[in-house]
Amino acid sequence: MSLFLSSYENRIDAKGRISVPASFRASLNNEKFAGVVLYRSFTNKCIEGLSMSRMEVLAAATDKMGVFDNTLDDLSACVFADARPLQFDVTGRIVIPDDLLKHAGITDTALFVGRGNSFQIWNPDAFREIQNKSLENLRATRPNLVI
Amino acid sequence: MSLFLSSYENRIDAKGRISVPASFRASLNNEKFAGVVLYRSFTNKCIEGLSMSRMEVLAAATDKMGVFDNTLDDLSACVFADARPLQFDVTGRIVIPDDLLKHAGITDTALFVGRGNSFQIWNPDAFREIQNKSLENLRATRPNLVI
DNA sequence: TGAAAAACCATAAAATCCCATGATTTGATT
DNA sequence: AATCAAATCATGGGATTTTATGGTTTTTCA
Repeated sequence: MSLFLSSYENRIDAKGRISVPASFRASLNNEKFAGVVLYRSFTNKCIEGLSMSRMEVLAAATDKMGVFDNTLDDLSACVFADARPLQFDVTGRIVIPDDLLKHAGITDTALFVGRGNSFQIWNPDAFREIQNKSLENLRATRPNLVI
Repeated sequence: MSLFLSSYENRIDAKGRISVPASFRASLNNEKFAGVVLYRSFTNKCIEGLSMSRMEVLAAATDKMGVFDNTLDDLSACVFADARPLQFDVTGRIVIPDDLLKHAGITDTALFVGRGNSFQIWNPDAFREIQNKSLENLRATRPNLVI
């Protein structure tokens, strides 16, 4: 699997459709499911996105926890129950459900933000604001990134 | 087998019929049994749902517990004995038995909730309530969710 | 024979498919 | 390096299909 990198700002048309950036689609082009899985981030005012195969890995992991495990409930309720599988149309567009858009405060324009193995979808202005804060944090803390 | 993802709110008609969400049916469309298996959840006020083949997997898993295990009796009594195989009609509807509906507090509207390899059927309001609680739990405990 | 269940038919709204277009990028050729 | 042709991409709109849901008729079976 290739990485989701860079950011792309695209528009939502009258039917609610939006193009997934071509480079993101390229990262997914040997997936069984030709599309993405989206769900509301529970930490940020944004939408989380990943591939179906990654979702399947998560499902397999929950199986190992035991079918009747209690801690499973919270995760299932917030991830599987919330996750929307969205198939690309011929031109690589998806329709993001209204509740997801609302959660992220997105109206007519959305920013696809690469995160390596996953990506996020933001209201462009909201992301720039967060990004500035992150920059300040990094400057202040000077984290030690060990590779 | 594909995953059960997202949530769908459907109505129960005068004859007790309700549409199983198309995307759930799609997850089942290469199953031998064209339908679902339902039983009363013993952890929540809801109905548990899965495919027939997954039920077989569950049966196989109980075999590993040993034939004379006590918990096996309990499981048999509450899962296998309670399980109802329900076949789809032509348009993908099922009739959920009354005792299951009663157990979940469902009257005219039901929420199909994806859980990855299985799903649940809830009273919509009841689910939203526990989903909010789950969200709070996740935020508080910050589980190590590596997706 | 009468009630319940199953099969059949109909429909409006929503989702999806299909085709078109202008802008931009890429690539080739000189 | 410059120019032109071809491909790619984001975006737009009409046509078609799917889906959830309702009602009617037929079958089953007690």
